[in-house]
Amino acid sequence: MNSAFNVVATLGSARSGDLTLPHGVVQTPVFMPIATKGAVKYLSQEDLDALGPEIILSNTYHLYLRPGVDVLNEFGGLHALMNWKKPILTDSGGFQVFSLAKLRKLTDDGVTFNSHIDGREIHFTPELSMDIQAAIGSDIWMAFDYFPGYPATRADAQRSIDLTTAWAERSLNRQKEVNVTNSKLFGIVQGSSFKDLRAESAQQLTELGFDGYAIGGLAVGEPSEVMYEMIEATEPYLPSDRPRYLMGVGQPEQLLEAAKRGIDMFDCVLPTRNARHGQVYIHASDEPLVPADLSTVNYKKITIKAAQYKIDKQVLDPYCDCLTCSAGYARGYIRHLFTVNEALAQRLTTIHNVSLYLKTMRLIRTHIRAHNE
RNA sequence: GGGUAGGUGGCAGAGUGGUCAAUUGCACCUGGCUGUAAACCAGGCGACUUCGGUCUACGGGGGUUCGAAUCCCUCCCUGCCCA
Repeated sequence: MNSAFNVVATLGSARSGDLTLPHGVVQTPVFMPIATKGAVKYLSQEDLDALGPEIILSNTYHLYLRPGVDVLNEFGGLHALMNWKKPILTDSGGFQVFSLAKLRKLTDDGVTFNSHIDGREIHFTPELSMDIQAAIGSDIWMAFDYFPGYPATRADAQRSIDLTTAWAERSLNRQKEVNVTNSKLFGIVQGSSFKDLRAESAQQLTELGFDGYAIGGLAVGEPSEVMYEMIEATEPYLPSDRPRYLMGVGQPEQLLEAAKRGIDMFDCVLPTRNARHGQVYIHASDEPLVPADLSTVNYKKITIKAAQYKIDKQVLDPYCDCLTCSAGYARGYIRHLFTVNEALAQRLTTIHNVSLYLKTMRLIRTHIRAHNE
């Protein structure tokens, strides 16, 4: 019997595996660029093809508002709508319970939002989230969870895992009814900064049985060390033959540190959002971006909008081979594009940042796999 | 030549006796963004400073007043109208 996820190599606690999904096999550890509303902001499908992400992430809540289930059904899902052939993971909308907190009412049944688009009232439940993800036709669905925000009291954290477990079970039940595309469903561990609650949450979800397990509610303001501790507190309770996904993380070194603690999947807005805001991740030197011993990520972050780059003729990142850098775009030119508010600025930096993130993960993966051969 | 409106920080443009080193916007500078309500947000933006202040500033010069960007005189400059 073939498992969807096969670990093919390990290096310490780090693993590399093959995750088989309806739209292809994804090698882990993997970084998923974010296409919340069905597009990686500023990138065309051609740009994405050149960058070569193995899987992208989209958002159930946002796609539900627009284009809506009718349009998704009409097209036969998000893959067809986007003209994207490879796997897609969809977040359940659970995080919007947090990020749109001012517009919501929370009950055991679910969450009532006022749409951030037009203000109309929307009642979001685990069942609705599954139904929408079915219409989207994503490869990986996320259970509808509840993240209480940070910091959270122990009572808040306890409520978050209680609610999350209850909603996870409802997500699972509904998914079984509406999943006709062999999509996978991941549960989401909560528990804030409480190790025992993290462990408890992981055990409850594992008992329910998911295709993969996400760790949510981290990288939300707590120190990195706390985040690593929470990963370490959770990881032993997750089945080793299922992928682990650290949601929303993070800075390059956080990806590395988490991968070294057994995390297989990541997503984060930082490379794309920072690119749009003029912050660029570049190689710190001509040393390898990630050395074979996985000791560090050799990068630095620069503010390309800064005056110091006004007449800088250097390529954005001299040690990078992405579309932007190999084409030879100078720092001074990209700064100029930001100054005059030309969209090309955001496109060039987004291509570069996503490229560096993907390269970071590819190197981590390669090093883990090389170690076992 | 006559009349009239006006000259404020890089620009535009408020203020019209004290709470004005001077609202606001743009530009400029420096940061921050971690399951994307984000081409966004925050801070700075006369000089010096022991961070308490000190000095120089609202076209130039002079005056009134305890006190002037604000009132008066004069000069310079600009827009508009009439000749």
